[in-house]
Amino acid sequence: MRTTEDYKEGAHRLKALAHPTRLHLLDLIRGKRPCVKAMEEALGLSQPNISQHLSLLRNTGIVVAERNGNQVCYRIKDEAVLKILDAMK
Amino acid sequence: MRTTEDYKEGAHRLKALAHPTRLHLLDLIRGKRPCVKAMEEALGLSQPNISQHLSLLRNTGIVVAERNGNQVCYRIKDEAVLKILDAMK
DNA sequence: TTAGTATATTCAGGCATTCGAATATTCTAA
DNA sequence: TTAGAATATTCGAATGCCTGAATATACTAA
Repeated sequence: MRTTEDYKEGAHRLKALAHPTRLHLLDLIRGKRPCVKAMEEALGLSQPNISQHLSLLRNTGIVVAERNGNQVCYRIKDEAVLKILDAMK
Repeated sequence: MRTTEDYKEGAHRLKALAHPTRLHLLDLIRGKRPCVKAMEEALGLSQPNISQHLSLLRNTGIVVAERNGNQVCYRIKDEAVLKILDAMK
């Protein structure tokens, strides 16, 4: 039996995943460990928009950023979300 | 490689799960096949609020309702969401 | 039919998300 | 130190989500 707090936290994590752009970003990130520019080109969206979504994923603890000189690369931090991503078909 | 439409659809499904009340309801529904009254008492929320969340789960194709005389019982329709629920620890 | 129980829907206000536009920051190279 | 590339942040408008309140519907029992 789960507690109310569990459900709140689970919902919070799911909400962070529940956007087409973020799902796409996570697919890219889990494969390579791309920098923002690469993701921007892959998705064809504006740089600020990509950065906003990455910021949300960072703040939820799902990914982490690593600066390499001029650019910033992302990788999965919370490996548990991979299970969720795999679970959805 | 997934298509944009895949991501949109996946996000839509995740969004339907991404609420503490709905996660709790789904836990109840997957166990027994409770009627609304039972869920209302289990969660301690108002009947209209419960019905609203159930309505959303119905419209997303995640659960189905079955009327038994006076009352309406729910069960899981989209078995795939069980994998997602299990995946989140 | 009427009363009562169980469930669903609608509506309105408040709060959260999303995106584009503008701007800020951080680094490299010259 | 200045210019330029890469990334991040902030702001405002539009849209969407959530809830309570009120009401509607469906069924049962008398």
